[in-house]
Amino acid sequence: MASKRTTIHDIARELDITASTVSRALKDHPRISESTKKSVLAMAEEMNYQPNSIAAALRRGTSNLIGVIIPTADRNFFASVIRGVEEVLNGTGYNVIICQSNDSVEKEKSNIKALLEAQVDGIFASYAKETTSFDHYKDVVERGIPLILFDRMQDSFDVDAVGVDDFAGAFKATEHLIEQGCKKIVHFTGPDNVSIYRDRRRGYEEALKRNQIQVDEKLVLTSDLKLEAGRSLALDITSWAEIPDAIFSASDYAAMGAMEVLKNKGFSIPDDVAIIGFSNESFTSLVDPALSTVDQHSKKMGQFTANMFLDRMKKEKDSIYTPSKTVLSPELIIRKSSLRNNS
Amino acid sequence: MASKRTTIHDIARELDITASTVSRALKDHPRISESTKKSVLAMAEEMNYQPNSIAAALRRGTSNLIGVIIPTADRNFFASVIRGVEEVLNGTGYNVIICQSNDSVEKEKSNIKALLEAQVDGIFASYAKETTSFDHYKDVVERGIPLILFDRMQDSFDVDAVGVDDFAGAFKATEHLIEQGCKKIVHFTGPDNVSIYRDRRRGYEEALKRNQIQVDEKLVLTSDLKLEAGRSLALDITSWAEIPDAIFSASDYAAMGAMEVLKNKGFSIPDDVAIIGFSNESFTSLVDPALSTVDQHSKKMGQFTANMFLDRMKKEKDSIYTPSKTVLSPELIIRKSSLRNNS
DNA sequence: ATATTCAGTGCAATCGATTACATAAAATAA
DNA sequence: TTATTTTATGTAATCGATTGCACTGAATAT
Repeated sequence: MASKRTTIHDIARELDITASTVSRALKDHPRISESTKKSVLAMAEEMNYQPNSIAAALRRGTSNLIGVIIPTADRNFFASVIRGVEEVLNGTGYNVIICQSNDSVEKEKSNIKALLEAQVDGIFASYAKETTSFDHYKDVVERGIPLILFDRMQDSFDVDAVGVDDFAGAFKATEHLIEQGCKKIVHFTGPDNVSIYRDRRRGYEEALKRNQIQVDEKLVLTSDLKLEAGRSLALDITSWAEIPDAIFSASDYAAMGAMEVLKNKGFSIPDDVAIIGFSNESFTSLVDPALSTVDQHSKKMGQFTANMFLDRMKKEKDSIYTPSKTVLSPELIIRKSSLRNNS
Repeated sequence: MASKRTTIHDIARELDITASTVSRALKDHPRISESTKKSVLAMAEEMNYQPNSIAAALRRGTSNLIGVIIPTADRNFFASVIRGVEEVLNGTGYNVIICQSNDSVEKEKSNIKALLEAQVDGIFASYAKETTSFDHYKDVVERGIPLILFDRMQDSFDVDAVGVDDFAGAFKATEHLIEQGCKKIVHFTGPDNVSIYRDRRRGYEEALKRNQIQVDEKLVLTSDLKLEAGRSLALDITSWAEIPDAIFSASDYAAMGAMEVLKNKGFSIPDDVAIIGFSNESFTSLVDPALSTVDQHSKKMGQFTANMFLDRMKKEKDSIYTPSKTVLSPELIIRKSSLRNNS
């Protein structure tokens, strides 16, 4: 069955030339005569030749593989980043290996190990929520493998990164709620070690301050921001003496869970409680009322990441490399869940 | 910067032994003395040794890479299949390369080419909607690379496959609608060359027949089943003389689009029109009314696929390989969009 | 005491493609 | 015509890990 794969040596033998000539002919080397190229190409076709990129990778020391580490693939945001990455890399000869960390540091470490063993030419990563130490990432950099962090940024070591301006996004969202007449705005936030949540919180607080609204620690609720967390936080809220008039959630999922519970409890969205999420997950436009949210240009983020890598590959040789950070400006998407009639 | 990577030769030189001994020590070969293993391991650690799996792959002829081809990563179903695959493969030493075909045959072909060049040990694929000829897949099989198709099945060539019983799922869904008192049930179907859509349609028709309901060709509407298609089909429907009392859509997205339009047009869901989708996308439980659907055990499908591959790897040597097909039984998930009060 | 087994390593080929460095033949220059 | 350049190809080393075979010295058997 599994007929031995054809190699350049097989082609060479058949044409009575050497493997090096075949190799060059296949790569369209200028020093190879047209006639030889013709016959090599023809024979390759005839023998159903498939290059062994592993052999080439070993020799050249470059695998043409890019490792991408994401917390989970079943989030629209990450899937979309990957689309962006693939669009750019498509046709450049690079292939993408995707690893999921499930937001676990251990899994993240083993992903990195696997990618390094696979000799990837670069790693794009959005680190796990659990991650607090970046030693395993520093390791990548020290090995000379280009590393680009996306989405979640950090300051503890200097590295290429692409993210959105979470501060600005949160600021816009909060200010929008204030414009709608909301005064008591709850904020759902995530683990403190994740920069995006810190930044969103800062944006939220800054918007309040700028509008002369007292920042109240008790209105900032921390959770894992999943659907279920949103539900239980909302349930808590319904037992408060004074119900807040808005929720700005750092995640669409938590916003969704909260909306579900509040609706069931008889609150009107947005008139009793206006809600706005973050990420523009695909379901946000489908639910009723449609959920306002902040779009992070996920696809564009993927494209930027990939382009940053390609740029670096070009420069690598001559210039000294300096890490750079790119920050995309997020877009506020206003839908029914935060649009009040009265305002 | 990029300090040369440590190889087994470096370790060998350091310990004044040969690379072969190092290699064996690292692989815990029984013929290597405990003391040598100890020192090799220690030195590997000290020198920050990272195995080069590309070199090993070339020598052994096996890359420990699995290629997975999916139409798109930003569909819950496929993301979930991948989770299942990874869960099983996790710890077996296999890594997963994910390629997206965007439902295009050309992209699918180039994906396969890239995976073959990367010397993957196996390919799991859900073929593109566009795909009608399977020559590029046959090619994979002829090269002796294990190929397992998942989700979308076909009969034109015999190959390992894991899918759900689309017929049964559709049958259950349709029968449920009939039980709810629906008589005029529209079916949204997809391209005829995709087996899952054919099977779902057969299930739909069979359920009607068994319940003495005339099958009406005009009630079967073909589209690409995207959100937008659902919207425009629903718009069409609202202009019909007699509005149907139910829609069974082969896709949650189209069902969602239709629900949106019908709600806006003032129809009550489910009392005027009951709706049921297919796939249990994550948004289905979030919308209002929650969308009934058919769950395809996506994660389990991924697990089955991966296990089928592992099994085959074990057997490969001795026995002759016979393709097998596994069919999972889908689960009907009844939510508000199809639950009538009157029944 | 000699023969046999075995534990522990080393030697060298190998996987397939690439590439620096020859080399031979043809073309051009002097 | 001889020298020089150019064209087209061959030679052989290389990437790093693996592995069949060979080898040495020690342990065990006869």
